[in-house]
Amino acid sequence: MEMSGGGGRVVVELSQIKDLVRQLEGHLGGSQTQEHCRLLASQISSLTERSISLITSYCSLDGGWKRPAADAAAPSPLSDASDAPFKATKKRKMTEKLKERVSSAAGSDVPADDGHSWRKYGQKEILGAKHPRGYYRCTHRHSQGCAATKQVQRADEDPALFDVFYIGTHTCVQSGGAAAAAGQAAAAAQAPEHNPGVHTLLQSLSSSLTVKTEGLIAAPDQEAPQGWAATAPFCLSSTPASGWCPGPERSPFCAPSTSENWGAAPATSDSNQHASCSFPPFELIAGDVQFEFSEVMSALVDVPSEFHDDFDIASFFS
DNA sequence: CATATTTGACCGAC
DNA sequence: GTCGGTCAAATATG
Repeated sequence: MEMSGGGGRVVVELSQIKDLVRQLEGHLGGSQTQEHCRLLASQISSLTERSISLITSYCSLDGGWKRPAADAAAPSPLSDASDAPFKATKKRKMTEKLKERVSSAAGSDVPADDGHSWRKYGQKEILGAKHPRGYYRCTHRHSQGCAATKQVQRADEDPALFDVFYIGTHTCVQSGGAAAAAGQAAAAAQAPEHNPGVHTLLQSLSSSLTVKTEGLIAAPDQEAPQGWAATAPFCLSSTPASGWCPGPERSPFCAPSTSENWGAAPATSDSNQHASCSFPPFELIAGDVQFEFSEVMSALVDVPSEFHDDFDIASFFS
């Protein structure tokens, strides 16, 4: 497999993403049409997707990433998929998880709404964690047999942050919600210069985006599309290039819908702040490694181009 | 009343 | 036995 090649491509593509973000940023106060902004957003989306696919396939190459001590006590069941994806130890059904670190906005106790309707079905104290973990499943589990679940846990280090694990894919068709999100996205596009949501988006993408990987995917068949389709955790409201973000479905990065509860913490009034388009900082987990997107970005930009092909992405995380 | 949340019990994997 | 995930009855909320 193409280890260094993958890393190089990631570098290039992430750099492109950054450029696109800058362009989009520049257009916010400018005279560009919303079409142009959408196009840029679309490009950002597909590039990001591809980069993440590369990263995750890279991560799944076993040993490519360091293993933080954090997992020493409990080796991640998700990280060893390189040898046998669904091996004998059918431990907790080797599901793909995507971890996202969501900041609660403005000191709120609630992570931003991810656009789906969730119903809490449990909460557990987790060994070694300061805060309990909340278990959520899709509201349409019974009506539509949607199997998507998520787990929400307040970060130890920073109570303002939440770690959210998305497990499984939404098979439900959200009635009002998707339309609402589309409307919100459209609204955001219509008045970008007056829409803090768009700025939030951009800031998230270009600076506060936190990417973290850990034991994710390890798609048996090298490429990630399927793995990502199964989790499909984020897309930028634009049409996904490869169709992994199914139709009306929305992602954690899409605008929140109505007033769905969001988590263990009691809902406060801040949900309105994100009514347009909120892209909270997030992190990906795919191989027990975490890294700040902004760090990667700035570092990547500094990497001499002749370095790209040999670029060892793991060096960022050590 | 319907729907959502809480919380202890339960279960399977280690 | 412990632990993490889920179930389901009780409770809360609108």
